[in-house]
Parts: sequence; structure tokens; C-alpha cells
Amino acid sequence: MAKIEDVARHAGVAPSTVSYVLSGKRSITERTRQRVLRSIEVLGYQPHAGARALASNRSNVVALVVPLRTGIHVPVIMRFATSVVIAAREHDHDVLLLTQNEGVGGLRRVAGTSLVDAIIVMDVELRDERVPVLRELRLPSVLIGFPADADGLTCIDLDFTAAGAACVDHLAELGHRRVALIGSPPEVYARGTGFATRTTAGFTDAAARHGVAASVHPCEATSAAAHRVVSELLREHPDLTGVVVHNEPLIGPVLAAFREAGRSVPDDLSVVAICPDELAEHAMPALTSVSIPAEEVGRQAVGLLMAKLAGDPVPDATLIDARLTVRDSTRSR
Amino acid sequence: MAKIEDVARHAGVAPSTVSYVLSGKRSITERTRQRVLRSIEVLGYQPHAGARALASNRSNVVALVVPLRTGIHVPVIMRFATSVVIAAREHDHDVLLLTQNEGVGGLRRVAGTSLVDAIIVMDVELRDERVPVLRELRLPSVLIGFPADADGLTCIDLDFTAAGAACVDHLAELGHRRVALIGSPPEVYARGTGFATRTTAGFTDAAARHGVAASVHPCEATSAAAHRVVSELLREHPDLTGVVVHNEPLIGPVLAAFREAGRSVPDDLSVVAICPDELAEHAMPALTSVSIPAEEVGRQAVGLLMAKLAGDPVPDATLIDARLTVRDSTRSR
DNA sequence: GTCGATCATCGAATCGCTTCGACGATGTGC
DNA sequence: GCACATCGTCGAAGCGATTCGATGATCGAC
Repeated sequence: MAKIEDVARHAGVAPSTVSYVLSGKRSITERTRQRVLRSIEVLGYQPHAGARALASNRSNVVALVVPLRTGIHVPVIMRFATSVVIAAREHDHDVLLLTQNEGVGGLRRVAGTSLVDAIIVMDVELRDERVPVLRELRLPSVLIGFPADADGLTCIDLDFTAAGAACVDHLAELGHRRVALIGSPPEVYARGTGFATRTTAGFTDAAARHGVAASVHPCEATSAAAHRVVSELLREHPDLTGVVVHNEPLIGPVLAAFREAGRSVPDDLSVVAICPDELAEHAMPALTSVSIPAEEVGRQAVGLLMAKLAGDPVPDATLIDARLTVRDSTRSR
Repeated sequence: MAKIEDVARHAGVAPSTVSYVLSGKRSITERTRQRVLRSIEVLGYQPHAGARALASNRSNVVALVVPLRTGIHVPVIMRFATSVVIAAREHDHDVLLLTQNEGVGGLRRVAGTSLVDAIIVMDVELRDERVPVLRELRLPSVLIGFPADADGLTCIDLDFTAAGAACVDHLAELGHRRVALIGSPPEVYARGTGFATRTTAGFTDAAARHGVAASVHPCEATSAAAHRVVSELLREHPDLTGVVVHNEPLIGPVLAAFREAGRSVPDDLSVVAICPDELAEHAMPALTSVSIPAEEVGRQAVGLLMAKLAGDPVPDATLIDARLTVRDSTRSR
């Protein structure tokens, strides 16, 4: 493995000059710059990450903490993680994967050993044990989701309140007078996961605003549970004509259950989903939906992190716009 | 941040002694050992990852290359990734997440900069561009899946050939005389992804062995495609009584399609799935299945990697046993 | 033509750890 | 009681980059 000294010798310059060519932190004559770059290429030089980290006090690695709990749609997590990796690479950083099972210790470790420069935490709960740790760590961090006390932290998420509201707005405009929200499993609400409660709040408030009758139904992500909720809904609210589903794996089963109950979508019932566009497009019928822009959140989270690393000021809270796309599952009545 | 020198001073020993206490590479009197450990705790010392990597030529990080292509069930990838992280931590290593979009360059980079000590590659194809690169890299690596030319590489995977065969064995024993395999999307076969073709081979061979009529049907992971394949199957093979599904997202739609076509499972039709147990258990009816032990594969992959890092010999190929669990979706006829 | 500012480059110190050889102090065998 | 291993610890030399101050060259202004 070639080292910087080899490059320097090959190019007839000092090692520091090579370093400056690479970092651009001092001006270098174009001629020597080219010569150095040439040597780098010829020798196939790649700087040693450890040495670099030691000398510069920067590892160019960010940690990504992914949830491994139940009740959260895995493909969304994965899309998000992927977009973080891609965005990080665009900023010349790599991503270290951390899971929850090490608990808060993982954060302490990667921060304490200077293994990473910054941290992204997904699926933040209202009262999250990681939040105080992040505060004391003094490494830059970005949270996906909003804890109850977000003071001094940088948070980003889809605007779930607006998402919940947008669904109701749409249904209300179409003339629906009773709507229901089929949501995440009960344990997700019990954990106080922000996105679930915020959706509910937006949904409920908007319904009140429109004078529309509304109810909320947490639901396990199983086909059986979907059937149970649907039959309960139809029994208790015969006047129900609008349904919002915010629970990805349930979308198929819920549609099936309505179909089996003899309710056709969108003729008898309008359905709006909060889910990735891809899912909404592939359903039958294609679903009117508010999309979850995982890629966008990932990209922006990394952007915020890089800004913080650069010492630039960033907003405490970033809400990603909720956009409703009308497809074939909603109809006016 | 405390450094090793601070610990040494606090404990009244030389820095090297602290290092040896930590690494255990030389014997230390129990008494000084305790003293050093105490100082470490008091000062909250954590070794600097970069410095360690520079001096020891080991970063204690392994790279995990995850696929981002379509046609592969995301939750399985995620479970696998998670188990790799957990297993790696048990060996005192961290996991760097690499996606495909950097192509082969990512591998070259993390290896060339000594950012990682070893590499795990998921979803290896028969003719995979990463394989030659891994060979030239001379970092220890483990592949999940088998490329066409696996010479000198360490590979591990579920024994999909046995899995495909086990399904047919089971159905044949139950007296079924015509079976069909609903498999991955066509593009997965086209890519020559090993697991798909191996399942097919096992399926076909076993059928021949049992004198059972068999056909294979690649299928997109959409509800519409499932319905199409099912009606095609029923039309062309009226004597069909056994179906194997090897395509996770399709399981629900396929069951629904049969139901809608008036075929009841398991009365009219026996269905075996190749999928994670969790999925099989939650289906209605619960599916007889060959499970995909993602956790087991991850754990063993890391085990192999650590053995290679330690210089121990490891087998070139490791096949994880395919175990069929009988549930409610198969019946003798 | 001289002086100070600017520019391009160099050399040396530094980052925090591991590891190797050295060296007293003990232990062992005869 | 002596020679020789063995054991526990120390000190110093790297590991391969970055960065800061210094230095000679170049330049414009007067």
C-alpha cells in the first residue's frame, strides 16, 4: 500500500504538499497539483483512514442507529437507510450501522472512541432514552422524529400532523361525513412514537374543523387483525364512507376485508393511505395517498448533519411536506 | 477525552502496560491489572479508534454490502443485516454499511483506505462483478450466496437446493402428483441470482425423482401478477394440487387468488412456502414452510469472517440446513 | 531598485495507540 | 550457590496522515 511519502517522493514534493493537494486547504500551483495527482493515480494511493482520523480528528464516518422493534414497516427503514448511505457518500462520509440492542452504550462507544463524527437516530420516541445521551455526547446529531423535549436537538421528520390532516381534508372535500383512521399497532402508540400520535392528532383536529365524525383504530399488522377491525368498523359505524390507513402491511388485508364484506372501493368507500408511493401505486385499486418520502428525509438529515459538522447553524426542527396524490381509491359522494 | 497516557499516569504504570492489560497480549500481575482497570473506569477511558487502527493495522470494522435491487424481499435483508451487526459486536467489531450504488468502487475504497478489516457481501449473483474484485483485494471476505466461480472464496447460504427439494418431497409424500413453483420475478432469474436458480433446480430434480409433474413460474411481486399466474396455472394444469411459493410478498396475493378462484387451502390445494417462519405463521391458514434462517446465516457469516481474520482455516462453502415445518396449508390426498 | 505582502512549498511536530526489545526480579534445576 | 529461564514491566520506535510556522520566490507599489 502506497503511503503519502511515496507519493511525495514520486512527485518530487513534500508530504505536506500532497496533503494540501488532497484537502485543498492551501493553494497549490496548478502544475504541481497535476504532478501530484498523477503520482497518486500511478501509485494507486489511498490515504489510510486511521491515520487520517488520528491526525485530523475526523473519521468521516457517521453512525446510523436503526430500530429493530416491531410495528415499523421495514422497507421504509431500509429505504431510509439506503438514502442516508448515498447522501453520506456524496459528502465523502461512510455510514456505520448501529442497532438498538446495544442500547445507549453503542452511542457512547462510537462517540467515545472517535469512531464516528456524528450520529443519525431513526424512529425517535417521545420519551427516548437516547435523547439525554445525545445531548451529553456533544457530537453533532440529527434525530428522525420528535422527542417530547427536543430542546437543543436537531430533528427532522415527515409532517405527519399535516399528513393526517391532508387525508381528512381530501375526504371532507369529497363530501364524506364519517371517517376512520386505521393506524399502527397499539404498542407503537404505547411507546409514544411520535409519528403515530402526530398523525392521529392531525387527523382528529382536521375532522373537528370540518365537522366530520371521526374515530381512530390502532391495529396489529396481521391479516386477522385487519379483518377484525374492518368488521368492527362496519358494525359500529354503518355510515362510514371514508377510511385512512396508516400502517403499510395492513393495506392489502384491509382492502381485502372490505371487498369480502361487500364494500367496493371507491364506490362504497373511499380509502386514503399514508405510505410510500410505490405501495399505493401497486395496490388494487391504486390508492390515493400521502407519500412517505424516506429518501427525502434521509438526504436532508445528512445535509443537516454536514452543516452542523461544518459549524453552520441549522434549524432545530425540519418538517418534510406532506403531499397527497389522488389516485383511484377515493370518490366524491 | 482521557488518553492511554493519562490512564498510565493515574495507575502508576507505563502506557504499554495499559495497552497490554487491554489486549491481554502479555501477562500482567493480577494486582496491577486491577489497578489499571480501576483507573480506566475512573477516567472513563476509551481508546481512540483511529490511533488504534493506525498502530495495530486493524480497524475492527467489517463492511456489509447490502443489495438495493428489486425483487429481493427487504425484511429478510434487514433481519440479516441486523444479525450481522449483533454478531459482529459480539466479536468486538462494528459494521460499515455499503450499498451497491457506488458499485465496486466502494469495496476498493474501504479496503484501500484500511477502513475495514473484512467484507461481507449479500445477494451474490452467479456472475458477480464484485467477485473478481474481492479476490484481488486480499481482505478476508464472506459471500452470502454462491457465484458461478467460487474458487478460493468463502461462501455461505441457505441450502436452497435442499429447500426446493424438501417442498416437493413433502408434497409427494402426501400423494400429490402435479406441483408448481411460483418463484421470484423474472429479472431475478435473468440476473442469475443463485438462490432462485438453486431452488428451481432442487424443486425440479426432486419432482423428477418422485415422478411428479412439475412446472416453474417466475412472477412479479404484485397482486395483479399473482392473479395472472394463478389463473394461468388453474387453466393449464387442472390436475394441480400442490404449490410451492418462493416469493415473500406474493404469499398473501397468491392465497387470495386461489381463494377467489374457489380453491380452498388445504382442502383442494396444498401450499408450501419458502419464507421466514414469522410470515408463514401469520398467514391464513398458517403455512407449511421451509424457513429462511436469516439470523443464522448472519451469525455464521460473521463467525467465518472472524475465523479468517484470526488466520484459522474455514470451509469454502457452508450450506445452512433447510428445515420444513408442517403447518395447516398442506394435506394428503 | 527596494520593501512589504502574497504565494507556493517545506520541515517538523503531533495525533494516541501498539509492539518490540531490553532489563531487573524471581523461580528452577543441578 | 550458580547459571539460565521465565515473568512482569518499561521505554522508545513506529503507524501514516495533518497542520502550523517558516522560508524563499514572486509581485506590485512607490
